[in-house]
Amino acid sequence: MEKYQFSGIEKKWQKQWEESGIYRASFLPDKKKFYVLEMFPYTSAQMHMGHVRNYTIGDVIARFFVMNGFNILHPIGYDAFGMPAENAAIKQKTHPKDWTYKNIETIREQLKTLGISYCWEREVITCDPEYYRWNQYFFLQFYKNGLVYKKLSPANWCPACKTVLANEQVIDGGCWRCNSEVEQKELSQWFIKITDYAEKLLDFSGIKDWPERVITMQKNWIGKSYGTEVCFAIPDLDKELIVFTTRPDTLFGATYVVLSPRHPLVQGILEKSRLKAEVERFLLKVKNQALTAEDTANMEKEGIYTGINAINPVNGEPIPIWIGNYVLMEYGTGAIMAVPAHDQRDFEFAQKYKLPVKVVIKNPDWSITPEQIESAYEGEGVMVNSGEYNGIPNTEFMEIITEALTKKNLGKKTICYSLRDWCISRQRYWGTPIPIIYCNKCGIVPVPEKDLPITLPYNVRLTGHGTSPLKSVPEFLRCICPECGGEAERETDTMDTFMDSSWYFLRYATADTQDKPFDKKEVNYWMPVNQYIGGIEHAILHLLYSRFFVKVLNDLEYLDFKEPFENLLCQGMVIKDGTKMSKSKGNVVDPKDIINSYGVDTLRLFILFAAPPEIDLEWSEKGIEGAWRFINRVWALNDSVLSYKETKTHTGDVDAEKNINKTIKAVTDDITKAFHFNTAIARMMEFTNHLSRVIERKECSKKTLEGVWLKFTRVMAPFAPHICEEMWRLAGKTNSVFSEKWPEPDTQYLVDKNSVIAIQINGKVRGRITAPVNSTEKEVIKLAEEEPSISRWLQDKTIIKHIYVQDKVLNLIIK
RNA sequence: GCGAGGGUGGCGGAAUCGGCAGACGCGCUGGACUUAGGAUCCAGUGGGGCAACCCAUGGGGGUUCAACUCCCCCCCUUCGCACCA
Repeated sequence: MEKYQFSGIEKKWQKQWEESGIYRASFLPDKKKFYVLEMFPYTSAQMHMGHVRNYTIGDVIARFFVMNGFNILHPIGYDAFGMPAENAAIKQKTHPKDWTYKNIETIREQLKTLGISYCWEREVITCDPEYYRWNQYFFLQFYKNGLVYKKLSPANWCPACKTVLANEQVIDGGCWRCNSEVEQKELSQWFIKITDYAEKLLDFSGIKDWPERVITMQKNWIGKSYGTEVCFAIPDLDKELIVFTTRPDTLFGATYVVLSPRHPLVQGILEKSRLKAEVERFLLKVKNQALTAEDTANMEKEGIYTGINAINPVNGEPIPIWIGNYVLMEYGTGAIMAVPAHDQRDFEFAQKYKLPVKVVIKNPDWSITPEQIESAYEGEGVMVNSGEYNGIPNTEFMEIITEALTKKNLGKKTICYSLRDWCISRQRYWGTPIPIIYCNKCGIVPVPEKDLPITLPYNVRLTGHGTSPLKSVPEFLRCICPECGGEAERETDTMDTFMDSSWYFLRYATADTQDKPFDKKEVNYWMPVNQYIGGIEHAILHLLYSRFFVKVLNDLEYLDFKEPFENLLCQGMVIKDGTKMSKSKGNVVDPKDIINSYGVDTLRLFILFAAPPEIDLEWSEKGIEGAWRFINRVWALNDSVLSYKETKTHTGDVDAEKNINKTIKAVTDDITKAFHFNTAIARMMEFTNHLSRVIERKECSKKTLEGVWLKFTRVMAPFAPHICEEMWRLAGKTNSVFSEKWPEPDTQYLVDKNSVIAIQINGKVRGRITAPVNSTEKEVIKLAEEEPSISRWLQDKTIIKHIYVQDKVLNLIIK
């Protein structure tokens, strides 16, 4: 027999599907919908097996739900803005726009060869002004509602290139291009107040099924902690210092306080300090210590005494004020009280700088003399050295002291989040221009909505030097103030690309809407996304920003729902050479070669069969042959079914029916319970193995065989759509297999007459018997005793106990 | 360091609730067909043993008639967070 000629067949159906528009989504308010979405591709990326995996998973789900009668939305688009386009442009002397659109062409072609069931009419391209104008629109809505503000914030700055660097462009503290030492420069940047939504974002009750670890990561990222703000007086300055602590019970043990180098009181302290020169030297030294996570991790804790003291509000004792490079201005109040006896970090710092240690919670195993302490005691105990409060358990004391401070107006209960506001300013060209105008007379003026979109000028010189490239484009920069009509300048920063991806799933719902970002009615119908599929690497930022966006738009009454993604499937990465497959790692495997030699259906089966979706997959082409053989076996079987000549014995009919119905049930369960496509495919393989034998032995009636095969064709269709469509038509059908209903298992074939029961002797399997289903314990024991492999064990022994699990196992305990 | 996941044949991976460990596939071995086989089909395939059997789910202990599955200790590994006061 000829091999399966995939190439012509796959192309034929791709063309036919596209022409007949079977994937076009339409708004049908009375029909139950299902929105399947895979995270859209970044246009700088090169298609690789990671993408193939992602989109294939989505496609199986979409096709499965179509066949289950849902109105499907399964869109695709491109995450098209961002730094790589700009870097490529500088390097290759092209324009980011040309480069991006060229890439989109390529990706689109590649996606089409994969035969995914996308509704292409809804394609979204984020660098299209028709898309990003709504970024600007939302920015203005957020602005109007007090959710946008501007503040000074440090950025990585290369003094040689005179440009801002992203964290990944800082290598060992140096600029990636010229290697100069990177500085921290304070820039005025735009922020969105995501912190206002910290509480709402901690509420996951609107989410149905997300991986637990993603929720945990988001919770940790938001980082809610309960604590107390305590007020320390600074008599020399006649000012007060507020510190945040989660351990107010240790307040009597505070032996110094530490300020962040960027704390607002530092300036005032310097002026009064007799150690001014030294402190200034220290500040200069720590100023450029990088802010990247990597560097902070390895950073040595350092500090300096300012020469000024603060007063501990509980006992009036003066304690020294220090400045430390490890105290973050962004968290709490930017100042801490240090309790070396009960905080390991403080303990180490105190040891280093010979600062006093004072024990205030009794460790039952230790003496309370500080000299004998080798590490901080962070556990529970009763208060000591705490004046009138001695003897109280510290857990109770937390409340007591906080109340006492509150009464004296020296402190209060408070909640801190580690979540920071979202900085959306990027000193880059290839992004959405921020719709703000600076007027000498009127100050900061938001662009009126009617003037949107503010489009990116095409003519720009990208050098990689200097600040925002848009500053050097006069026709963009110069504008008229919408308030006073005078000359003004535009904001030249562009938006973070997370802005683009925070709402693209809403745009898909009504992609052709002209006068507004989306149609409320249609968005409310399609949303939320029923099944979102993407990599775990977006567990925090993208998913959190999207949730935030939807919550704000819900508050502003644009939407009637509160969560964007009902169910989330985080598929594992495709690994090669020990690292995630990506263009930047240079380890991508282009699906093209495999498609050319084996076809798309084989590739799909192969990648789905290799592992369950959530597991990381080490790339290996071993096994592709297995998928290819399976496709060919199916093709050969189809031929055998069509040319089958019936004989008079139909003894295999029931068996064939049982097999297909059990397969239907198993595959349905595998898909709906956990998207375990690997086991679903294994079931289908078992089915074909069985059916080959049936056909070979001619045990089946033609009618049964054909019926069984048609059911199988439908079950396999979501996994291998092209070959199944072909087989469906070869069977004489005129409609698409995807307009057919997913088969339901016929329950009469799911139950067996007999079951095989394992017989254990003292817990070890010694034999098996076949007994009618639902046999009684007695009957099973009798059969077991008659079974030679079992009776051998029973000679000269007594059964002292037996355990019978219906239709599964009988355990005989003998002596 | 903290938090979460994972460790099963030569390999990828199966195993609803504690109930027959290794489904399915790759690879390998043998055979058939063939001028040929890197195609296809059939059989075998966790390790040891001629066999009866014994040993096996990272290691050690425990609970149980019964443990990959539950409990305790340890080792390894992946991911996330990392001075969050």
